[in-house]
Amino acid sequence: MPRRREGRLVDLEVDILGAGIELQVEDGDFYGFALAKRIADRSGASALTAHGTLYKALGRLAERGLVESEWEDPEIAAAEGRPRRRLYRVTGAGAAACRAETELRTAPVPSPRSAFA
Amino acid sequence: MPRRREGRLVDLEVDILGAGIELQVEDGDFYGFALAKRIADRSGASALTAHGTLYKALGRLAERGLVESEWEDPEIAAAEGRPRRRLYRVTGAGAAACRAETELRTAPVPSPRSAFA
DNA sequence: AGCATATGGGCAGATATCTTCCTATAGAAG
DNA sequence: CTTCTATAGGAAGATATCTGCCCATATGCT
Repeated sequence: MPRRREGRLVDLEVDILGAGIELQVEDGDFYGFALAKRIADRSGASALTAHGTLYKALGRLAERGLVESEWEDPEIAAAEGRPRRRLYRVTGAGAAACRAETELRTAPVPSPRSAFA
Repeated sequence: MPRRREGRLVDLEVDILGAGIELQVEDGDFYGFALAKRIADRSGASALTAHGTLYKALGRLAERGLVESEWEDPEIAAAEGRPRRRLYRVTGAGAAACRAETELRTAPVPSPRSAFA
């Protein structure tokens, strides 16, 4: 992919913010693995078999302040007998960016050319 | 495999106790993953690709009291940024059983038939 | 219009442990 | 000596996160 256009989001990032918001209204926060499942469900197909892509995208969003994260208390993971999770929350800026991106896509400024189509 | 002969050890169990003893003189204890690597190194070949087998064998040895285990402090695993380990130690009984098994194998009682071979 | 390149995305694998399902066989029983 | 079966072992996958490598391409620039 090319240089990112300032302030825009790629498909996966939109999916993450969307699914993330869904999950966090249910549980208060969300984590990568659950997110992957949710996104896979939404997209119907079995997208995201490679989770590396997802975690990299989450990292990008974190750097931009669109999500924030903290490690789960290790004792909780231990008590539940599973690996530790990194808990994410979509920030206000993240929710806004998601809305903005969706608008830009659903109501795109038609290119001048289309007038002659 | 058949019913286990009372008090005997299968190959994998001998390997575990042997490699386990090696590792625990170095570090005081050992864990499944390190054990798998050590055993693979010893056997030259890439045995034990499926780790399930190893963990089951460790469970058997634990039930028989030949190894003892405890979970690593979750904070340590968290601090080192990796999954939590279950730490094992070969018990005195384990070391003895390993020696006994080895003897039974290296100096087998010859079957009566061999006198006529 | 066309080229260069930054960047996202997929694949693969490391780190750890455990479960479930299936298969093959060694030892017990007849 | 043959038949039965308990049990070990392998394959696969769930649970979580992260890193490195490589490739395709949309953008930005000329």
